[in-house]
Amino acid sequence: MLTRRRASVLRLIIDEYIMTATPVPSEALAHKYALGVSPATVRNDMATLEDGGYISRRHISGGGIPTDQGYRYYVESLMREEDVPVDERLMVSHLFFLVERELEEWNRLAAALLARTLNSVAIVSFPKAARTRLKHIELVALQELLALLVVVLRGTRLRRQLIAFDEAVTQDELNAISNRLNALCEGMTRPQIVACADRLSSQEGGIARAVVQVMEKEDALRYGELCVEGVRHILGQPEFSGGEKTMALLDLLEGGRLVTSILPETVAPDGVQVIIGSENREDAMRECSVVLAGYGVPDEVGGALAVLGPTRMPYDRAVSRVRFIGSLMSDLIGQLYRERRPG
Amino acid sequence: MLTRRRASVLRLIIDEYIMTATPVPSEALAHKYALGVSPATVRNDMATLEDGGYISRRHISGGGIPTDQGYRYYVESLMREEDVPVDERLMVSHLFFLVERELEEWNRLAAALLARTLNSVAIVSFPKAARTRLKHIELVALQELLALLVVVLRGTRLRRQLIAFDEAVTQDELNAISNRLNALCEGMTRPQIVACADRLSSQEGGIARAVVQVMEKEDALRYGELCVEGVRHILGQPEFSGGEKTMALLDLLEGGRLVTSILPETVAPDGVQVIIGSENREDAMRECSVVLAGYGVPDEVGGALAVLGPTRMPYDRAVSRVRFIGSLMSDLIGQLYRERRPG
DNA sequence: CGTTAGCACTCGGAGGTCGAGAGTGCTAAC
DNA sequence: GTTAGCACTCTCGACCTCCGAGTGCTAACG
Repeated sequence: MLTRRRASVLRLIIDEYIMTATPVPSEALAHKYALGVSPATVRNDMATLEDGGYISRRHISGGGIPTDQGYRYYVESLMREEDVPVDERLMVSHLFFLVERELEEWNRLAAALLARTLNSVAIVSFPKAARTRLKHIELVALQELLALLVVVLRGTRLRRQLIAFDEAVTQDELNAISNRLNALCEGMTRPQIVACADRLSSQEGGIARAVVQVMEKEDALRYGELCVEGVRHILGQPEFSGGEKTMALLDLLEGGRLVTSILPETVAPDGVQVIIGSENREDAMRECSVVLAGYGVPDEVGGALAVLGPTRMPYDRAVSRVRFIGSLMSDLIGQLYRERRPG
Repeated sequence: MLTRRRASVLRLIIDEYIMTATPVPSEALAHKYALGVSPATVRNDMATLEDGGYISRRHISGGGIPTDQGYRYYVESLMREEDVPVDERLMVSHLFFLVERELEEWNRLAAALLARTLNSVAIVSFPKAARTRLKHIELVALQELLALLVVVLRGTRLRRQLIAFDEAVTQDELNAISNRLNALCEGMTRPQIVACADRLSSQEGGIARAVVQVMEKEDALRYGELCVEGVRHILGQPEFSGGEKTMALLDLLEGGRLVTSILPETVAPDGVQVIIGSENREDAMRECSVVLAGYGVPDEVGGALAVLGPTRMPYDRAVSRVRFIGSLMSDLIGQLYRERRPG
């Protein structure tokens, strides 16, 4: 446990380092902020902090740099989560209101907002249902032997797939098939549809199997499709101005390995998690921190949103923004999911 | 017009520079390739090329570097488009075959393949119909006052939108509405539906207007959604290892300004275009080249695919790959669009 | 006239030195 | 526990020098 003043010193070092990205000297602290003590005292405190592993120095006569442990302590004990200013709240709510009808836009908006306000990379996953349930199917004739299968899953997820037939079918026939399947399978989970498929004609059974395939693919994913925004920002950060590390990071961000390497196994909705530097699984992320939260309706549907930046990240702002936008998304999704269950 | 040997020298300089990214000295050329003349002669030729504006030198005693004009001459007159090797053709065709049923995957695959084989950024637009025509609509009840409108446009494009009602509606009522609208409006363009909407009940008219809105948004776009892949590769290029230029470029790539700033107004299907360095509209692209082609069915549906790299780009490989994958995509799309018109 | 050999010249970049300045650790006093 | 003073360390930028690559020029040759 740190004394009150040492904690302040650590906090100031972190605040200062986050702003300037340069090692923080003792004198700047004693001078700039009214600590009421002399630089020498601050130096002593800094020596203690260094012994405790909260800060390090690049060279003997360089200022203090927070370590991952220092940031961790800051996030746990020192940081006061910044309130999202009213005008920002209003602005964001308004923007979401504008795209309320456009499901695709929610995530893009969330990602764009996070990326811009925090000058970082933002990753937002499309919502994904815990148990995929069929909502509706639709068959559209394209050619004599080719049709488009549109599958609407619970929670408004949409999938499409081409279906080839052995013999010509008309749109009327397709309508008949889809009506029958809809009547039979609405609200069913994958295993239920599989069981059901046995009792169908071969043609209908074929469609049902295609539907099951679509749902299978959906179930296999841990997260919905990801929306990544703001990659340009990390290049602006001095620690990533170029070189190996940056390449490795971009590899991660682009290669679709995000899910396996950055996002955790599961995300609890509404709790904001912070992963700092070396706490990350990937080597390439060792100088990055991730602030993430889940959103959605527990046990029903959910997704994750995350902000990725250098460890030198304004955690107070990041946490509050991620929390805010996460709860906004939860509300939006919640509206869709409380379907026909008044209350 | 260049003499035969000078053209060869230019070609060799470009080939060499593309490989090594370092200025090409006269001796390397005379020595490495069997030109049959002495370095001094090559030097004279290089002086002529420099006067003609085909190459430049970074400093007085540095080797030759191709200019944009040099690359242009190379692309027009010197380059032999590399044949895509048989095994690569097979591999690519096979990969497309694997995702034939998954419309979303076509573009992603195309972009991923281009990016990987050419070590560049690849941009592929989703196909977009020249004239948006309604294919089918679908209404799915979500809550008492909320429904999901699914719009299938000609060419298998899918859009969705939330619809709020003033009073409760059942799924049966929604089915009735969608059946009526489908019967009435299938295959119609936007103005036709607008005209049609007057003759409808207020409820049906509301849905029709929503459909029109969706189509409007679709018509407003010049290209379909873009799929960008391989951004990491440009960071690997020595000319973009970091700094201002790279930031500016990433800004362009991410900001959705691709369409306005990189892709041209229109793309003719099947013709491969090359835009070199300063020929680009954007300043940030002054050290980049773009190789692009259209794909699709003329006057029906189309999109574009492009490869973006440093001006020091293997044009011969890029042009052939873009052409190859473009024609593959055209074939795939063509199959969908020859709907119910045998022949 | 095109080509070649020889040679002096130029220029960039690596490596080294130097000095200034920042910021510390230590010590001794309060 | 806090403070002042001071010597010490280390980085960083400026400056320099030198090396060598690669050229341009000139003069000779077929």
